[in-house]
Amino acid sequence: MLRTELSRRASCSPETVRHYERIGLIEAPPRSTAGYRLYSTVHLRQVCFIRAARSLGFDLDEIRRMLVLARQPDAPCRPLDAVTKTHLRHIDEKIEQLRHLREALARILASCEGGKIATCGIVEALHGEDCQTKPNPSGFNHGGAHITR
Amino acid sequence: MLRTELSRRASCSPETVRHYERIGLIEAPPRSTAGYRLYSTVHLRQVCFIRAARSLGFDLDEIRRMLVLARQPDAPCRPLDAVTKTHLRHIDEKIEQLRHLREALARILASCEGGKIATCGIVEALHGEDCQTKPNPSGFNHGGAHITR
DNA sequence: AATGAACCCTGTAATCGTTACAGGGTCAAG
DNA sequence: CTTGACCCTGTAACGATTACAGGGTTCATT
Repeated sequence: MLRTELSRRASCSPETVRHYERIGLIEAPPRSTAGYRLYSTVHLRQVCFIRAARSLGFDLDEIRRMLVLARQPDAPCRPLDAVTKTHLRHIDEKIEQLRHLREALARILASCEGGKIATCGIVEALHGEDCQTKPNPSGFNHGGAHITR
Repeated sequence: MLRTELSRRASCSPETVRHYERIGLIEAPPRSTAGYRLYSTVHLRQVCFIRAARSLGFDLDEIRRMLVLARQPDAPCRPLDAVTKTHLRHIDEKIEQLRHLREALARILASCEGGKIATCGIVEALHGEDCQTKPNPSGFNHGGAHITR
């Protein structure tokens, strides 16, 4: 099959398929006399694998490693399991971060009372306390130009 | 103050400050005779605002709009409130997505029983069902090259 | 036979936010 | 005078994907 059909069956764009070949994630397929890429169902399975993993949030480098592992039917699948577990931990961390962030944002939002910008809690919150006019939080300027001309 | 001091007080890198100027997020400061950028505390406040908003996950385009709003003390802060609320919704959506993703991944992980790759549920799950050998999910190939030579 | 439409090829640049590099100049202290 | 820390500029890298320009090929319909 040609590139567009492969991409359609794997639910991605033709450009993405070319990209995967360019970065060596899938092998370059044979070509027709006109130079067209001729894909087999083996390629299709690989691209489907990649897309499924991408949609689960794996990055292409993780996927590259997974493909190497998945290619050997007789190898133990513990290493693949390990990659997946690590990824799951990353996702848990990301969720945790977003929760904190959500909380902070909600707090800030609550401080707005619908008045003018000048008295808005959001604006104030976003200016923080640890920057401001305090000149030199931890000494620096080790030999350098003037500080404040 | 010079760029490094500004960046240190705003907790970012000097390059980031230059970047913000380049994309017009902060105004270009006056220069010393040697061509050095000379920042005031007004710039500092702006960069702090930006960094605080970034750490809450706003993108630079949202921040650009917020800066315009925040600059007018007498304007009502409802528009700013709206931007923030929209962002909060985005975060909630992202958390929800990640939860789904986490669930899917955990299910897949559970299907691995520690045997060989050939029988591993992870590999199988990642190959999905909606690609495979089915040739033409929704008719296409409107006047084009051969489908399968 | 000619035309149009849908595909194919290539190389390159865009996106987002940030960092890094190269190849210079400036300034103060040792 | 050297060292070191900073300054300047322009440009390219990251990751994943998309977009564009400027071609060529195949097939169906006029």
